[in-house]
Amino acid sequence: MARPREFNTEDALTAAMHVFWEKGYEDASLPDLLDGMAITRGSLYKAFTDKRTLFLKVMTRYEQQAVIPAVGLLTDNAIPDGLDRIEALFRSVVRTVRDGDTRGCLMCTAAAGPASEDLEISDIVQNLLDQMKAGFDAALAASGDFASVTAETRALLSDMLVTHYVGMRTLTRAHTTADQLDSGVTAIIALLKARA
Amino acid sequence: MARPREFNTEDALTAAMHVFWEKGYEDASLPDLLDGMAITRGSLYKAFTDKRTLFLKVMTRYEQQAVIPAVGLLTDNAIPDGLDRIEALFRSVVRTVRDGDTRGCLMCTAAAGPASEDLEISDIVQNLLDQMKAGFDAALAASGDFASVTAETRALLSDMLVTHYVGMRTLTRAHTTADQLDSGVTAIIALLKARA
DNA sequence: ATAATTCGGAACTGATCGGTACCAAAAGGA
DNA sequence: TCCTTTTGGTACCGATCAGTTCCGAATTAT
Repeated sequence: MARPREFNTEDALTAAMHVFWEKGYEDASLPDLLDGMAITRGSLYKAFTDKRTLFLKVMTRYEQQAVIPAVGLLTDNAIPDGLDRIEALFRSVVRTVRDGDTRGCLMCTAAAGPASEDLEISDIVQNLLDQMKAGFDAALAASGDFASVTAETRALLSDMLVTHYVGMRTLTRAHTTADQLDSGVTAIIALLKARA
Repeated sequence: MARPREFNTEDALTAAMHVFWEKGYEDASLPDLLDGMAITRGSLYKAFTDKRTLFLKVMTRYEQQAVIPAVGLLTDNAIPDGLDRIEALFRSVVRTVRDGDTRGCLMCTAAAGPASEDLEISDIVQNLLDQMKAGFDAALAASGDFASVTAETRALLSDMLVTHYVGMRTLTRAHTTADQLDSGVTAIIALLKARA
């Protein structure tokens, strides 16, 4: 039919995700995105409609690349005790920071900024957070220490763990040290283990 | 000598604080600030140098108006047990959300946004977070349940509580319901009490 | 080869940003 | 009363924003 696209749409979307991840929705300018994606203005608008639509697509990409793996870790039977899965997730977040990645979490940054007033965006954020909560819930259910606990209690604890997760990710952007984040993880895991 | 200022500097600073609190540093435009402060461009630059300087002054105002009272609550001997003080602080945050205030925390929003890359701003944020941490630490020390605990353990728990606080404030902006935040509070307080 | 089609690239639009220059009005000191 | 000083207000500045338009170049189908 006609001239084929010179760039790979999926790769460009991934590149856009990293730009949004680092800068946040509003602070990522078109030049930032075009530079990161290595395409031009015309190509971006042809392929992704506009900046907001691009961001919506990027969020589903983030879901696949970050949220689903995290939930996967929380539900991974290779780690028999669910509490160990939770600790593994939190420690991996700390490790990310220690390796120099201070970007935090794309959805948490979007949640804090003006983008949170966009209903469609905030709905997606809520959905991703709900997935995280379900993951924590599943992990708790798979923990010997919490097997006998009621579903309501597990729900309370899941909300607490989501809050802790978001707090870590937000503090990451504030240049809080990995050591401080690690301390918080140590404390919350110890509390959960002591509870049994 | 000459014509006196027609507006009250302190009131204007407080008004600016509320604008920044709601919109965040970058998303609060000059027109937003001028409107909220009820002064004109010329007056603002005469009195506060520029937007960034205004924000720095606003942060010390926020410290006086929000952080110090919060730390005050955590160290208030009128509530004999420190754990009850921590719960009171967290519940008051939930109540704020339930009353319709979804602005969260000025320093947490600044921490998540691009302002976090401004070293002077992020240093102030860190300082305020450290004050919160010290408050939590003091509250734990004043709790019968944790009186016998080592200072190191208390430090770990304080980091955890700061993280939880920041998480709550961030989730607030993401339109998380007051009920969900309350669940997290119930869980973390229960865990702390059960530990004893 | 040629026609059809869609690409990449750049120039451009209107709006908004933070910040500055300038001015008339107002108030105090002499 | 007159002069000095600082105010509040407005017009303006260059830069940047997201988004549009247009055109030559490239590629496929015929």
